[in-house]
Amino acid sequence: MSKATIGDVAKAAGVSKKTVSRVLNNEPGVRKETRDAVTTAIKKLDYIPNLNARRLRTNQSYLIGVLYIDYPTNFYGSLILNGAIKACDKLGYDLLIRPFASENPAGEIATTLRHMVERSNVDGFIVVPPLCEDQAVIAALEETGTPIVKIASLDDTSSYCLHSDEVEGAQLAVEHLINLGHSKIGFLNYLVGHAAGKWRYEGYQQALTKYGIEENPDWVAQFVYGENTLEQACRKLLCQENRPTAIFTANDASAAVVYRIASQLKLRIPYDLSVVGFDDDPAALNLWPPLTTIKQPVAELGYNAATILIEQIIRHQAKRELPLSPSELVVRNSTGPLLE
Amino acid sequence: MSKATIGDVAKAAGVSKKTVSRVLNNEPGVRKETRDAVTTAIKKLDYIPNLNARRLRTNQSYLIGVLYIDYPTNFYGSLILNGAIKACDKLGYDLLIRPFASENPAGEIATTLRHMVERSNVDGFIVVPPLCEDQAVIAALEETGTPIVKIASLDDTSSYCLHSDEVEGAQLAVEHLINLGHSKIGFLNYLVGHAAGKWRYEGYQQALTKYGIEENPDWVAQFVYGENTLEQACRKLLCQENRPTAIFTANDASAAVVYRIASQLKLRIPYDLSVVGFDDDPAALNLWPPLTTIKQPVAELGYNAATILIEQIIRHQAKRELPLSPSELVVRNSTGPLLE
DNA sequence: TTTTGCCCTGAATGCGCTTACAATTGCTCA
DNA sequence: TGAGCAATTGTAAGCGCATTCAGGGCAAAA
Repeated sequence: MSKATIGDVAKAAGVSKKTVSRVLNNEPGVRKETRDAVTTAIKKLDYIPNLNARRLRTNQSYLIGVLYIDYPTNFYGSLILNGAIKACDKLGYDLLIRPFASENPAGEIATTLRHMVERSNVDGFIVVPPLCEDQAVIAALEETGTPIVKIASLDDTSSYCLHSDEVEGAQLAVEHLINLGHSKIGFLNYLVGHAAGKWRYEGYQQALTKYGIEENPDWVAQFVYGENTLEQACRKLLCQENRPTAIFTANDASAAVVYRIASQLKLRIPYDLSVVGFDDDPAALNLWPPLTTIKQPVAELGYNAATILIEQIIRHQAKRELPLSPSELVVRNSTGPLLE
Repeated sequence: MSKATIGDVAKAAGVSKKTVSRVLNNEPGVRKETRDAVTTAIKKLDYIPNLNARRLRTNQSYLIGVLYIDYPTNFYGSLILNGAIKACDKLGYDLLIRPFASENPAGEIATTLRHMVERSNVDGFIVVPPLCEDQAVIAALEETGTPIVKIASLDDTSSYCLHSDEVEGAQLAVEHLINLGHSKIGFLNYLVGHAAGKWRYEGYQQALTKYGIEENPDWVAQFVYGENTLEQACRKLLCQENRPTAIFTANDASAAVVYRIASQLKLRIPYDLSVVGFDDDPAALNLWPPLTTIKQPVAELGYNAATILIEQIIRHQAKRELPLSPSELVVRNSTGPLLE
């Protein structure tokens, strides 16, 4: 029964409404005894502040929008969501999600965003890749004047950006292969245009450099357009005379294609070919043998994004360090020692 | 600039605030000319009603909660979401999502739900399977007195329930196999406990009956506990002397296991074994050969659920028929004619 | 004692909207 | 022509909160 109002609490505690309000909002200038009396009254009456009244008065919605492209199975986005929800719960906010179909024209997206700001009064946005690389969307967003936090974006000039250490993650993957004895290591990148693709390629290169292995352009394939080019890229890597003995793919979805092509070429994983993916995508759970991959703290990223958006950008509170777990190598059965 | 208030519009149109309000809310009793004048003024001033003021005044939040279990890759839930969002856009509502981890105790869920009702003032809930079969959750939900719509639930006694024609979908799948010449058709059900599992099994049986084929209990495997029992069930089907020549699985995830076991047993799909899945799960896109499966109008279900919840249950408007597309057979390459 | 200043508290106001209810208009019909 | 009624429009109040500003209390300084 959330029927009690702030006035009832005030009466029960023998103070004014304003004092109750001060206690509720953790404002200073209330004696401890007074504060305790108010707290007791709140508990006794089961009082819950009326969010809608507060919304009207403060002209805030206590709502955060999350924008993402709704790929058939966007586990990345849903992890971000889970983390962001946890943060919102803690800070008294709610989440308004807004998935866009990948073929949505930027103009339509802009209209929707304006709508979210003007009608739902969203206080801020979290933008998930690859949407955060879309200049038109970001421009539309900035035009609304609403604070935003981008996740894993290359362009961190105009707004707050968060990302995990993708370079390190990729290094981890490649070093794992090197430690198994591989030196002919291929790279299959399907994320060109994403910040992630760039960073993961960097990690690949840095790992090679670290161990004094020279990058062989024949073993690197990066493609963008259409599904079948991914397959072609994969064939290019595997059908050459001097083929790599191990392949690092920029995401688990590409690893699935590697599995398929390898099987067609009668290459057994991991005996003839080791494969490391990236993302720890649950969709890869169907793969056999189970895929060795890199797992990132995506939910934490969502948590941090929401926290920073609310605490620092909306409420202008002091910055504080938010922890972020390192990327992690998940060794399963798709990688094995180099056999001679 | 959503700075204009209802008073500004009233002044511009030369009427009272109340009349503007009437126009906004589509209330009767306004002459057409007056209505037009108001509409014009609204357009001219770029007026957008302040949702928070309306919320306070009407004691509604215009927020719908969507509850679902957050499996690693819950494409079903996200399709529901997409449909529901579309409906909400149309009706002026917003969606508050609430994914639960599958291991969440019902008590915690109940607390969260109460919180959603008391703090966020959610006007209604959409409950996605398998959460809608959880008695404790439904009880907690009903205790809050908030309207709910369940999707694909067996228990439609206490609240509104929606579902697609799962029985027909399953029939479609099995008939497809029969038409290809198969009569030794296995059924692998991993959804026991879900309404879906029950219905899909019914469809399997009805299709067999329709073509005068007797059900062979050795070819039916239904399991619930733990991952490996699924594998065992699958082995049971495929390792027997007189094994089925085709298998219908109650979802695409199980089909992936069939693929794996078949490959281990050197059974080639579709030559030695035809496989039909159910759901058109995008995670199955990795499977090779591409999986023949049943596609259901899940997004429509979400759309209808939100529409019914808002129009009929919350606003008590008159019922109207909402269209729902039939289930659809998607033929790909995992099914082929019976070879002798 | 009075004064100064600070900390704490309270009364009054209004955010923008909807809702009862009151008032007006326009029309019909005797 | 004016009563009578329905259709249309207006008025005033207040939803529950935060905010402004004025006031009361108390300690240290004069």
